Amino acid sequence: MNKINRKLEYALIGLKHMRSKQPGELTTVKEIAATYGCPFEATSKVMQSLAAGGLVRSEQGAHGGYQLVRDLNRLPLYEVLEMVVGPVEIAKCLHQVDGGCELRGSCNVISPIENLNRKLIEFYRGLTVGELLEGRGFVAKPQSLELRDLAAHAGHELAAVE
Amino acid sequence: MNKINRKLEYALIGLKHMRSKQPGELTTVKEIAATYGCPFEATSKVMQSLAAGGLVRSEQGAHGGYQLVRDLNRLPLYEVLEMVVGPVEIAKCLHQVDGGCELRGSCNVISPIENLNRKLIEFYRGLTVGELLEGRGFVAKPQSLELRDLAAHAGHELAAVE
DNA sequence: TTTAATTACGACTAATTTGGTCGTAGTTAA
DNA sequence: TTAACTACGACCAAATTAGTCGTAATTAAA
Ligand code: SF4
Ligand code: SF4
Repeated sequence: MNKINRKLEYALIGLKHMRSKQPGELTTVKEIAATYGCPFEATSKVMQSLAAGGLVRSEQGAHGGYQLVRDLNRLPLYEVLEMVVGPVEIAKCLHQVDGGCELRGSCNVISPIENLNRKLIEFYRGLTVGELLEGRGFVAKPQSLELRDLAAHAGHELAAVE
Repeated sequence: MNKINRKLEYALIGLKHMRSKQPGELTTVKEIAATYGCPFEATSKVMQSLAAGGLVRSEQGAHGGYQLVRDLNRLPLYEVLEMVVGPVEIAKCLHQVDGGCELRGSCNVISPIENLNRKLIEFYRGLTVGELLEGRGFVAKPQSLELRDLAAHAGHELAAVE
């Protein structure tokens, strides 16, 4: 439940791998697939999406490969999501390319859903890939105490933070 | 892509419907299904999950039904999610009850994924159902979690602009 | 005490989405 | 020419999600 798309994982795996390369140094899909065990073709497609999105540059032919062309610290996760799985549209009635939802017209939560969609996009836009990749462990946020209170009030434990 | 679970929508539909009832007034699944066109059985199951989670109380038998027993303004969306689709675990390696992920061991993004998982949970915990349901159009400046919590602790309700 | 309206719930099927593979073509250095 | 790559559409397989069915339990009212 609540799983993210596998493509996003392959994208992050590749991005993290490429991040440690010298500028100009290329990375092949074969290399990524061999190093991390992810399926070649699937990973290849993901890299192609990233290339289409301008996040990486591809060089074809023998000794070809990919290289990062953007600063991951300034790259919102939302953009990666968009490149590999498309825009965040959490319900059928938002952008009804496929006919939309049959409940539309009687539905009472369209606005709330639009609301949530917008907030989620905000969330993903406010989170950089660099931040995600290097942040090991817990980052103390000014929100922590309040969250703790809220969670406690709701009768939940806070997840243990390493 | 990026769709949320349909169960969550049915939950929100039901919750929003019940919110306008008087205390003690019951709502039947039949009523919800008829009003909004959602499938009876599916909606029924969702309501049962909400009842199991203590969000609503059920009354059985003829003239039975459900009623809200918690203040939606203090209810993090995360709890509803948990009740209807289980805990937020965005990747297979986070809850290895089902064997986990085959990439584990060679994977270089486990920490980042754990990170994202935690941030998403924070996001859903910091968003109340009331907040979500109220805003029809745009909320110009979403009130910060800190302020909301201060208000809650001070015993004030959120301004329910309807 | 019967009936009708309701919740409760497990098992099942259908539909959709996701994940992964294959085949083939294009590009380029050696 | 060949080998090592990227590019990409079509396809198949697996997993998840969505919805249905059958049946039981509960309760108010006839
Ligand atoms: S919000 Fe209402 S109309 Fe839009 S998809 Fe969900 S149920 Fe259908
Ligand atoms: S983070 Fe790595 S190990 Fe965990 S599920 Fe994703 S790919 Fe598998």
